Amino acid sequence: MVRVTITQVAARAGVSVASASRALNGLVASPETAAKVRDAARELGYVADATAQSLKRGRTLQLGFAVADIGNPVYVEMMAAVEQVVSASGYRLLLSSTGTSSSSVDVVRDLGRGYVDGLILSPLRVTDELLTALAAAPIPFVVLGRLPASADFDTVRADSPTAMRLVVDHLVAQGRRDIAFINGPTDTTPGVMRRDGFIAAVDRYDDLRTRHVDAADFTIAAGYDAALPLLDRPDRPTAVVAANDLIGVGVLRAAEDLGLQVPADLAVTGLDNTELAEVVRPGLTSVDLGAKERGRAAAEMLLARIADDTRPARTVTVPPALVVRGSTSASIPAALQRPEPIDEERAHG
Amino acid sequence: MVRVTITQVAARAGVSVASASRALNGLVASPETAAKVRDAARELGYVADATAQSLKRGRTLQLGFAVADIGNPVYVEMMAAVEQVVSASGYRLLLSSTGTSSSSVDVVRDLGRGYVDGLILSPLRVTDELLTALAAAPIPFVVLGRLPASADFDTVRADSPTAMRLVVDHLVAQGRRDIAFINGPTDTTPGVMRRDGFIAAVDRYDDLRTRHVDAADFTIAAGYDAALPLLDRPDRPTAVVAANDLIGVGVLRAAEDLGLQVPADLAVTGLDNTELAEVVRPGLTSVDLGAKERGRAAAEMLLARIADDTRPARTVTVPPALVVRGSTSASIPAALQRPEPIDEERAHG
DNA sequence: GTGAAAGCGCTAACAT
DNA sequence: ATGTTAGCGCTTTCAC
Repeated sequence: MVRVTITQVAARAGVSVASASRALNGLVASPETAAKVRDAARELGYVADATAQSLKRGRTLQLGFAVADIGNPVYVEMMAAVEQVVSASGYRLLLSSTGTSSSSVDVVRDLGRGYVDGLILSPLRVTDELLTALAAAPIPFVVLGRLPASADFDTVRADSPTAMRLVVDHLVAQGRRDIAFINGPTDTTPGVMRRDGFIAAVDRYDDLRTRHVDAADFTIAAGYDAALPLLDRPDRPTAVVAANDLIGVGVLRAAEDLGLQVPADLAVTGLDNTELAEVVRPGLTSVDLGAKERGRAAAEMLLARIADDTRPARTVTVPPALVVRGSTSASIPAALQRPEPIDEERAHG
Repeated sequence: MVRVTITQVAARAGVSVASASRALNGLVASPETAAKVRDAARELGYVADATAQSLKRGRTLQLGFAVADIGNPVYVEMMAAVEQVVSASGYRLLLSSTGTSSSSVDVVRDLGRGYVDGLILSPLRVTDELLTALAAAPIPFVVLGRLPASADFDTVRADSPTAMRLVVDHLVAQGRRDIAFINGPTDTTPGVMRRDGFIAAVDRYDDLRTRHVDAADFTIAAGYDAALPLLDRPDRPTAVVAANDLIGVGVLRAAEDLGLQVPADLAVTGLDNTELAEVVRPGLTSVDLGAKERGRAAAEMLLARIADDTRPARTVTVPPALVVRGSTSASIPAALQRPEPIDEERAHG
């Protein structure tokens, strides 16, 4: 198929390209001209070239979403929410996976190339290098995740301290006094936030025994490996707080392999409230950190920033919600542990 | 930050924009000029504008990935594989979610706007309208999924018939003779392919009893709802073949709620071999349809097509692999297959 | 090897 | 309301 330009449309309609452009964009044009141009465009199968429009208009109608780990269910949920808002606003979504922290900086640097009008960035680690790059970013952006107080950027974040308080209070209410925290890598922002949150949460009690283990990664396998030695000893804890659901499932598996009954012998909690928490048995008590809400909020914030780049930087914090399942509470009836009735978001795509 | 153009770089280097362009792109240039230009670019923080380059070069270095349901773990896996290949080849990945079949057509039509150099499309339903739009597509594309034989397009697909044979043979080998198939919606391509595959697979035996149920959707909830009435009766089947893992997990939940032991009372299989199959208890026997391989193959095929648009259309079929877990085989160690019973007595003791 | 100039396809002044 | 013209920022002939 041959590419048809506005020049050809104009020629066929017998008007100038300017008139053709105006007619096609619904600007001033006599009804007569408008009709001729519309017909010519239709007959020729004309569609405006996006690149040329972008160059001329100075905006691409593209937004970027840079995320450390596509594949992590939490990011997938965010991405889906972002995509929805973005496409509903007439923008296209550009995805980039930034495995390492340095490539995250690369993404920000690349912003100068002008292929997106804005960026949502969810960095695993916030380095000074990244902050510097962001401060110099030539286009609007929103950061998903915690930033140092000194960084005055648009941000959407979860509330780890509250999440950890919810979890710890719940476990204490269930009579647990010996609580281990299995964290992911502490050189990541979530790792630090969740650790600090846990410490602050347990510090409000003075009759708790606590211990800390770092899993090698925020994965099931790493959670399993970290839990096994912790649980395979006489003085094992009576509860484990996992830094995310994947680690939590690893803990459940380790308990299973050691013949421990959950929750009788051991209570386990996760974080993120992914579908995984709903699906495993016993169901994994978890805290919903509002991935979907964060994605939506970030996308809307970015659009608002694009519309008005003078507004002061904002930070939105999405409140967490505890979801109790069988891994901490034997009183949850089996019937409540089955899948949520429906997920309409997905059904309607 | 102000946008710096090649004109400014050229001015600073004391050369023409043409020379600057050549130097920056590693074309002919005296070492002297090259150095001056490079220095000027660095000092000014110059990065070439992607839109202008695209317009001039006639290619955007962007590829599209259009998928019906971001959020479905299978597509996420594909997407991650696609992203890897695409970004490694210097392209950016543009994501579009095409909930309905009609928006899938819209995506193809939009190809004429020229904001991508190629498209990977994974349509849930292949309509004539879509095929027509594809036939008229102005740029290269690859379809992920089965197409009618009449459509001579580049395609990557799974092998549902073989997958179903693997599953059925396995169940028969386990002594199951009464096998129910719980499908997703049959107005989708996967729905049709999996149904036909199942029928062909069981037709090779003449001592099987089979039945068919359609779940409302390829989801856990729909699988649960479809399984419940099927299993809650004296003449329930001894095995259920689910059309994907999500439905399979729904079946496991239904069996659990009805007090059926899996696999003793009922064998269950899924399809796709997502992480879910690994994580539930008992583990869900499933067939790996090679989502990652399909994503990678599709991306590579698209790049090859872009490089040479005269090559004949190809179809790559990724072979499936059976992964046996506790939901069909009692010989899988007990610790790995038994659901955790909710033991209320223990809660007191 | 280098510079002047054309032009990718489009929009937006600016005249008329 | 319409046409002419000047670019958006870049690459690439084409002369020299």
